[in-house]
Amino acid sequence: MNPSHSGDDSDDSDDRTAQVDRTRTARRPESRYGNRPTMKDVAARAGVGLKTVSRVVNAEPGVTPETERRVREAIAALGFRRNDSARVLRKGRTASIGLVLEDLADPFYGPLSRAVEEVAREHGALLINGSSAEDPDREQELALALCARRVDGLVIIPAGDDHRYLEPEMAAGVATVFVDRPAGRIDADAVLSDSFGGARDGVAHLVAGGHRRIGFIGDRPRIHTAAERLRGYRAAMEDAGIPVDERWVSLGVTDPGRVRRAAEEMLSGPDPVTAVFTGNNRVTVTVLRVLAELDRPVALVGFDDIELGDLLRPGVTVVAQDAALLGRTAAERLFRQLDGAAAAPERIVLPTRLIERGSGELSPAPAR
Amino acid sequence: MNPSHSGDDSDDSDDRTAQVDRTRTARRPESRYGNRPTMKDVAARAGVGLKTVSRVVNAEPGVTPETERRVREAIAALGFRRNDSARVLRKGRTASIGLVLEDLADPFYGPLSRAVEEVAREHGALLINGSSAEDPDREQELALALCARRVDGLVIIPAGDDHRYLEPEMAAGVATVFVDRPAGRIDADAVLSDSFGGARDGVAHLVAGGHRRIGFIGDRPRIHTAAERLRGYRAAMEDAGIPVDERWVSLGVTDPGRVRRAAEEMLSGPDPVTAVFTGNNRVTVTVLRVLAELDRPVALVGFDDIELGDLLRPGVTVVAQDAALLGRTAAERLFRQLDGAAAAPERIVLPTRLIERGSGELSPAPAR
DNA sequence: TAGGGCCTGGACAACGTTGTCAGCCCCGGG
DNA sequence: CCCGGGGCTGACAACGTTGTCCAGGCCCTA
Repeated sequence: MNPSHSGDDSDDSDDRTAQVDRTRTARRPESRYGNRPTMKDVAARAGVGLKTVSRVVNAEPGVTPETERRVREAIAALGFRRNDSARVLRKGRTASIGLVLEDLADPFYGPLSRAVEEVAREHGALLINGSSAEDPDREQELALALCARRVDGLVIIPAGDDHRYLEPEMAAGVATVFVDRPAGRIDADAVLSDSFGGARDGVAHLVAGGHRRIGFIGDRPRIHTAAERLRGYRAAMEDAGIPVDERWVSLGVTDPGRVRRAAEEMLSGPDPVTAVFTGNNRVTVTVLRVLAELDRPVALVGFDDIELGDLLRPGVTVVAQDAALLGRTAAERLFRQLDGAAAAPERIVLPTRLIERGSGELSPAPAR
Repeated sequence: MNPSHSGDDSDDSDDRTAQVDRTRTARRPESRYGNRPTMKDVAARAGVGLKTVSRVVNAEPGVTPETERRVREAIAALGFRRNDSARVLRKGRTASIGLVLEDLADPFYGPLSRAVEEVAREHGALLINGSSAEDPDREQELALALCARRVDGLVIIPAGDDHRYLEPEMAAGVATVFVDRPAGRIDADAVLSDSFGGARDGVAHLVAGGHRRIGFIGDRPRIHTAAERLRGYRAAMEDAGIPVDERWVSLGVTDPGRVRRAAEEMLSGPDPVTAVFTGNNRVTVTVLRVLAELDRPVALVGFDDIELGDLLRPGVTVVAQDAALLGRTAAERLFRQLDGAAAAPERIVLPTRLIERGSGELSPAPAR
């Protein structure tokens, strides 16, 4: 009667195991799931076989309405809920995918994660999320932990540049798609934004506005997107026939304090830059703060859109990438892999969009 | 030799199971995990017992260095990775917690989720994330799916107001903490921001600035925080002896279009409001856009901080809540429950902070 | 040299579910 | 009356791991 039988289950209706010496058997480790009822319990209570309960729970055909009613009644009375851990073990698919990203708190990754989740949901899967904090070791630790959980697939925004550690996993059938940055030293699907083209367009836009001394502040070039954006900057400058003064270029700074110093540096001195191209949303925000304190207008184009960018005066001109589309594309590709439609690894590049709002259209200060 | 043996495992070194008639046995469902090696495979290859492999993998004592070396070698050669699904089934703890929130793409929830993840990580747990999209059914579906996965605990930002569906789960030992909004119709831990006090302070701030006609735009009062903030608004008005004209109050609008219309409405007519209090970050952003198009200054205080709020002119005065602290507090409470230090359900209320940046300090337009 | 303890390793039974297969019952047809 | 067949059911063996317990082998002491 008592749903939460605590000690030995020397209950009735258990005549099969009665002959087994239960005292020698393994004791329950700690408290388990608080002794949740199992299908066996439900079966006993409903007076049916274990498998019949399974059939009801999984809506398999071949159960009399009357039997089904009894089973459902027992399920409700006991508060039974199927243990998906056991189900997973038996079936081999976990119906969950992992997402390793850099920092969920970054406004760029929120929408991306949400998009991945939405696609997962469409496929009946749950999403396990982990932040690498831009630390390659942590990325690996996370990704492998997810593999140990036997997620069906992984969406990874890489922090490191060597992903050979994933080779055994991928060979074993873990679908894998990289987003935002490509995989390092392995061949894998990747969904990227056109960092190079976007940055080139953004810088070209500044050039077209009459600027020649243009600064670039970006992340460590070890990060693929950062390197590509830098390359785009250089390409645009070269296209315009402007030799780059290396004092205009600041790389690898990422925390607000150092970005601020870098910006202030290239904005002071005898020949300050008249425009700045910023390599990602965090840098853009910091530079905006620096520019706000300045008494002269300095043009700015940033990579990544930023919220409220349209409300600032001037509005912030950006090279926008669609984080949600990035996530959605990657997740869809992942599930295509899982559905067996596995083509050769591919690199999908999504276009960026230049949004003119004012800050990128400021003219350079009159010469001298 | 070949790590990925594909067909039947009629390999060598499998003399124990050789006597079993494998033809009658269940066929492998589909492809499983792409036939990953198991501890048994490792044991066979290393020439040791199954349990010895387990001991090595779990760093249990009682294995000779030499034996351990052989086992590790076999693990590396086979590309073995422990199947945590099976482990979970056996051990009863999944070392994962679930987080049900409204929308990961909302800048308020990103940091919250990250904070929860960080605490989970400190406790060696992974985080499974789900967005309810503010739909009670979806919240329930998600929460129960997580329970079926046997997450050790749940952090829930409720969308619905009846959580009795969780009672069996909680009784069965699923640790549960509600965040941002309290649970409905059950007794459970909750970590909240002081919505009432924050809103009252914010509105009082406007009153102190000389405003009397103050608008309030908030979410559906069915949502606890929205109701509390409305209550704070009314309390502040009453404290100031200002009777509230119901045309100043707009509830339940949440999409930008309708917020815009509501704002425009209370800002037009013969006796427009001179100040607006907005009930959450999304409303604030929309109202900011409306105010930007206006030719006269209107004071604004918003609940929730918004990024770049300091860079707008005027800066946006807000009642800020600490999303990360909210998440961290909730997660810590969750793990305290899991550690058995389960006190009676408690409601923890975190203070809010009024940040003056200009928009809330604008004077009302000179009368008439 | 015998006895007792420690160390190492392995057999075995769980954990809770699902796939397979073999019964049982009942019906209809020969 | 018997047999075949079709619904329903339930027994049973996996899935891959860990807890328990026992069997040796070794070393140390008496």
